[in-house]
Amino acid sequence: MSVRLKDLAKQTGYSISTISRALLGYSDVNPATRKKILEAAKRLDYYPSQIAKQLRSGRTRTIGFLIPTYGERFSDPFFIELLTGIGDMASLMDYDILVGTSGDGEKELEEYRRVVGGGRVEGLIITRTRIRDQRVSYLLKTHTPFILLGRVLDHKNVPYIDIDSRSGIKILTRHLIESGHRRIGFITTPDDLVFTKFRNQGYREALKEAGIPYDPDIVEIGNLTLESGKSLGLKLLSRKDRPTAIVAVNDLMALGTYGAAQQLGLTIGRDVSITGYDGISLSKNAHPPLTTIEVPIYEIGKQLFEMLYKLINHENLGESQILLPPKAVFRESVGSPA
Amino acid sequence: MSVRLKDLAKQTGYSISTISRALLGYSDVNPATRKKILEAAKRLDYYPSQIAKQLRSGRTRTIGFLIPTYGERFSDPFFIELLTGIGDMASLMDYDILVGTSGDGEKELEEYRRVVGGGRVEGLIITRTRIRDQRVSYLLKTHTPFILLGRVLDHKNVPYIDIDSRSGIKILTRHLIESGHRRIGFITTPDDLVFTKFRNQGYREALKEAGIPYDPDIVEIGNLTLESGKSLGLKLLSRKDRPTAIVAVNDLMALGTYGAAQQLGLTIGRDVSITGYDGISLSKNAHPPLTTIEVPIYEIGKQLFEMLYKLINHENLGESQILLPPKAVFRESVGSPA
DNA sequence: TAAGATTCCAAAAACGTTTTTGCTACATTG
DNA sequence: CAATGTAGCAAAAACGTTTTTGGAATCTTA
Repeated sequence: MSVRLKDLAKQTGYSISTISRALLGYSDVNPATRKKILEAAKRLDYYPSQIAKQLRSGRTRTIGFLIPTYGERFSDPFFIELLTGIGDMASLMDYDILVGTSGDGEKELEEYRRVVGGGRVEGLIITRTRIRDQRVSYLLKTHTPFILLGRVLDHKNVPYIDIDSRSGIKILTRHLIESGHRRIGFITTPDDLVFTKFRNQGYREALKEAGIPYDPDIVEIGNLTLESGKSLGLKLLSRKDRPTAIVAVNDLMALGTYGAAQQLGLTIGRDVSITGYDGISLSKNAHPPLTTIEVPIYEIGKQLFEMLYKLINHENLGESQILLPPKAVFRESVGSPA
Repeated sequence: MSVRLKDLAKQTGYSISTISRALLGYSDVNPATRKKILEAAKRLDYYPSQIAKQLRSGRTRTIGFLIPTYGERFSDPFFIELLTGIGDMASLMDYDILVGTSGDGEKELEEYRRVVGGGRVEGLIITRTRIRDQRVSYLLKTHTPFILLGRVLDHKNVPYIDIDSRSGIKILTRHLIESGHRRIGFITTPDDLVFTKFRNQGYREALKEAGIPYDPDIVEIGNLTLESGKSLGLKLLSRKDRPTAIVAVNDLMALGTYGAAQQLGLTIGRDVSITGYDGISLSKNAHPPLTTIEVPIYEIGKQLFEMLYKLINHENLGESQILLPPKAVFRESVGSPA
């Protein structure tokens, strides 16, 4: 068993309360006594029980982060970068992170209830916001602090960081149009995800402004993974009237489309142009480098934690809804059509 | 404030202990009373304080997982897959995961002391084991249950799961040799990492068995990232006596080398052959697909948790040191030299 | 009907802290 | 020298559970 205040009390002959106050540096303990106590603590390798501290103080110094395994986005490097960003900042502020995986539907909510209702966390960071997001409703109802990565549509005044992905996809699509493309495919996901909805809008708006009709035949719906991007890419690029360019809703699917194009013997940037979204490190090092929107996800992770910290500790949040402008990087995956 | 047993007691008129026993399903409470209590609990949205439970029971039902940010392996998809594997199994067994980022040196140990000494976790999963690993020594000293992903060399009898990466790299190198390569470069990392040490051995042994002298000039040392792979790949492939094949110590660096080769106008699989290690989903979908060792990291994550669970709960662990045979997948990134 | 058994519930202790309160011994002051 | 102040420590309460112990009321049995 580990050593507790009680043991230090026995060792030194002082009372538990004096030990505690000595360790915490209160002024009503004799410097000589404190020294003895500190030495004993060091000698016996005393570390205070975080659990007891938490119960007593009512503070857990822990935030929650549930990985939405629902919908398959396992191997997305995006998440680990985000998590390290959050973690590095949390560590700086002496906070811990409780991570879980959350299913979907009622099971998802149950997971949140257990963690939040059970008082294990002081706040949460929520990713992959959905159009009607039960998590947000629940957290609002229970007055639990949270920050979203991505917006929601059915509640105003909830704090978030998001990238204006409507504009982002619009810029990319427009870039394709300006490069001469008229037949531009789109690989996306079901639009219960908020960011998908915005990206879909961006795609359609860019087309509309250029006077190009929206053609549902060259819009495919997948699940954000490399594999999905590849199979949908194959589908699109095998058409006899295949598009000369493809906008993918994220980098992973774009890189999947790379695989499809290469399998079909098409040269990317010449036979077919491709764009992505996220700016994962692979996008830069793909061949050819991928035109995409660069999202500084590690930095965003840090900022998400900072905002949550302020919210939890009732500090002034400043801007609580941060919509970052997209940063497009134009690379060789886009060229003019033949 | 959230509703506690006390509140249920007030509401229903029963005592706290009866409420507790009713909720826990003990037999010495009248079915009618239990029903009333359960209803009240539901109505008032009662969720037990996990903290109090933990303090009382001495069990936290939480394991620790510290991401080693030291040494840059941020955007490695490997880690998020591992974490989801651990998380999914933990969720099944009603365990939570405390995630932190850990620096290096004394700071790293301090992080472990805080979490372990503070009694926040019942056990840990340790990744990226190092030759002389202070974490292992500490955990042994404090009798904290843990499972390693990867072996350590200075302690026998510590439980781990590892892949025999010496054999793995050996198979890949031999495959290159059998394809006709004699000049085979190696991109690796400093060998304080255990797995690097084994992989280095595998490389050298394969060369030796084929009677090829080890040439330090074509062995480069980096840091497991895509960028590092690219710059070292450039270095190797720009030599006038450039190797006809390159063994990279992980997929990310191999894919970085892809970028280098492509930048130099070399065709992979023809002008230069490349192998990786890990089998991340990108390896399959790269162009050309990468010859590598496939590591079922999600499954390993699940198994790691299972082992840790048994260790914590004093169940029979069975085999406590699991060395999985490498599973090589031979793909088009390897061809015969010109 | 008296004695023992059973049913249902409440009181209290314990987990390990922090904080409030108070006490004793000594020093300071007029 | 009596009154007041202060320094240094200890006792006890509290956070919210679970579990142990026990007690009153009812039921069973001879």
